[in-house]
Amino acid sequence: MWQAVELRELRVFLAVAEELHFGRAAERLQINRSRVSQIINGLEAKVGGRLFDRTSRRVSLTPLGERLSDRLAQPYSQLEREFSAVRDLAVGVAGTLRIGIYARVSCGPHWLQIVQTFRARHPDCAVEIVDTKFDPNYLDILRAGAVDMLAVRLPVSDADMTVGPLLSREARVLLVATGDPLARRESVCVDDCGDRTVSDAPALPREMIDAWFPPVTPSGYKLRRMTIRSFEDALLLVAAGEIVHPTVTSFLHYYIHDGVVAVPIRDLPPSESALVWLTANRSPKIEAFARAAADTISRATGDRSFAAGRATERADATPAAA
Amino acid sequence: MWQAVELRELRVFLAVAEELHFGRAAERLQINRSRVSQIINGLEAKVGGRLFDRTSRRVSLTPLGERLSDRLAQPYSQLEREFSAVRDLAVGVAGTLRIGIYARVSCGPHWLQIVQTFRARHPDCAVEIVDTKFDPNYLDILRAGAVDMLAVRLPVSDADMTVGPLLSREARVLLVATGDPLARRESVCVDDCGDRTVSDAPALPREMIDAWFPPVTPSGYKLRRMTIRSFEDALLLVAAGEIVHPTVTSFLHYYIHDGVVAVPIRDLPPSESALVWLTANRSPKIEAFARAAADTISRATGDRSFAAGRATERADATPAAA
DNA sequence: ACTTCTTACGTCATTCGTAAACATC
DNA sequence: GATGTTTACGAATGACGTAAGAAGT
Repeated sequence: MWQAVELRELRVFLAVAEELHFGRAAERLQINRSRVSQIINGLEAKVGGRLFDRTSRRVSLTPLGERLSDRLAQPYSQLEREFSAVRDLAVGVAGTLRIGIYARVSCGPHWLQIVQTFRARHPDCAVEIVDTKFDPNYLDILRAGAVDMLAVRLPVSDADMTVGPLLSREARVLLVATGDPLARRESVCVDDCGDRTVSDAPALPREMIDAWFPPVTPSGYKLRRMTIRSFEDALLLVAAGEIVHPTVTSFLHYYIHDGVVAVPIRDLPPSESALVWLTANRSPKIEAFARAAADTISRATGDRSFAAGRATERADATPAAA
Repeated sequence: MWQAVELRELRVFLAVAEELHFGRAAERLQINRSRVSQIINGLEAKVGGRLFDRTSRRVSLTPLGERLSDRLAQPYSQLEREFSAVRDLAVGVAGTLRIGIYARVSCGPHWLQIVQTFRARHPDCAVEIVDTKFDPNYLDILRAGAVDMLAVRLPVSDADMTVGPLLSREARVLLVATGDPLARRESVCVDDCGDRTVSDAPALPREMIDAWFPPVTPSGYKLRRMTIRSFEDALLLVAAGEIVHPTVTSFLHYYIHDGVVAVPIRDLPPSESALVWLTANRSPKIEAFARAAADTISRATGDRSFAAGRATERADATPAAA
């Protein structure tokens, strides 16, 4: 009989048919360029005709390839969908997954995309997003079981917690009033805040606050601090020139306020946020969401070490061993 | 990410789900029993749960397996259908395939099934069945291009012809009148016809007639022969006691007549019929039909050497080399 | 000259069949 | 003990990546 088709070939074929570019398809499929070429050649041999007209400069579908891609795309995706639905069923990705977000910025720039990816992959599993309050024991909502995962700013060093995929890694900025002399600077350093009042979040664990902004400047100034009650509150005070507010670049994507300018802080390392969960609570649902996050971010940024690195290290490695 | 499913696994899974028997599934898929076991185990690992409840005595689908098979069967078969349709398009299995049949008996017992298999596999290719006439140069309709293939009794030794898959191999019988003393025999031999008139087909090549029934008996009798004009004609003459008619066992499945009895002939080898085509005319259409025949017959008889043997030897081996 | 697809080739993982073990009736 | 599934293991096939080649702009 003929040689049977395999899904591997269809995956590659459909990817190339979409991208019309062997290199991009290879990248998307996380395989080698030459492999794409080989697989397409093999598929063409099985079909018995060319599927792509290609020079080294341009790739296009032949009528045959067009037809194949038209007719195959739907049953193929149905097959994958049904299969992953059954896998979810077997493995327990259903019901509701509750995710706490500590602050909008800690969700990172791809949050929406991550949630959409998860929803598409696991239609039987609802996602519930819960805003959490400032709380020195903010991780307790995980321990109490009020949420399954938490999007939170690092560092998190509690021994009973697993730190999953990174959600963001952002440069630090200082929000200052437009009229502030610092507003005209290219960048500032922590010492520049020595004679100003710095915002202070209420009721957060010391560890996190100190990592966020040092309590004492490099030159030894002990900073004055003012507790804020909300980010809107902070913005008002900044605009009024009463405080400066250290944050990350994307902050101003979510909160808009006149009279406030962001100036890069050059002597603070980038700040990271990540998904965190109670190690003891590890479940297929949690793993699936962590995977969706890692995949989405690595695809969006093209950088694998960024998101997948930490996620696979800690979250994915263990189930394989079990 | 997870490990990707492959069609190989789905094929095996669906086969086992239908048969509910690893051994039969293996047979149907032409693979080893243990391979079925391994593949199912692998698939279960990928799914994350058992798909079959199985003891060494009984195999049944788990609810999970049931759902998987329900949901997957349709898109899977659609995938295969679309793919083979495109393959046909590429390779040229479309239009009309004309097949001549020399006599109903030479089509063999699975003819209908063969044609149905071909039609199912190649819906875009029409099949036209043509009855051919007795003719000493009966292969000329192939040479003239009036038909693409011919179902005909062997031997065929013309150098420009390819003998494809066998359609039948049947024991020889002699049709005699009910009243004939031979009718009461368990079996007869050629010599028993020495004092009778034997039917003779009109205008057939000597080679074929002699292979069909020897012109001279083993003991040296030269047989009297009477030319018949049709099989119905022959049956009438047999019933009337005027001739005896050598044929094959299945003859009486197609032609029914009172007063005629079939008695096995013990000293003639089984007679074979096969598909034949002009070697120079080899085409995807012809190959596809030959394959449909070989597959159908090997499946129906369970005997691979019977049909596939000769077909693959001659018809399938060459395209691979080309 | 540069980008992009293809071919050649070596390495490694998977697949497959044989044979023996194991389980169930 | 017969029937049927699983495990162990060695051989062969096929998958994959690297690096060099070819072809087009």
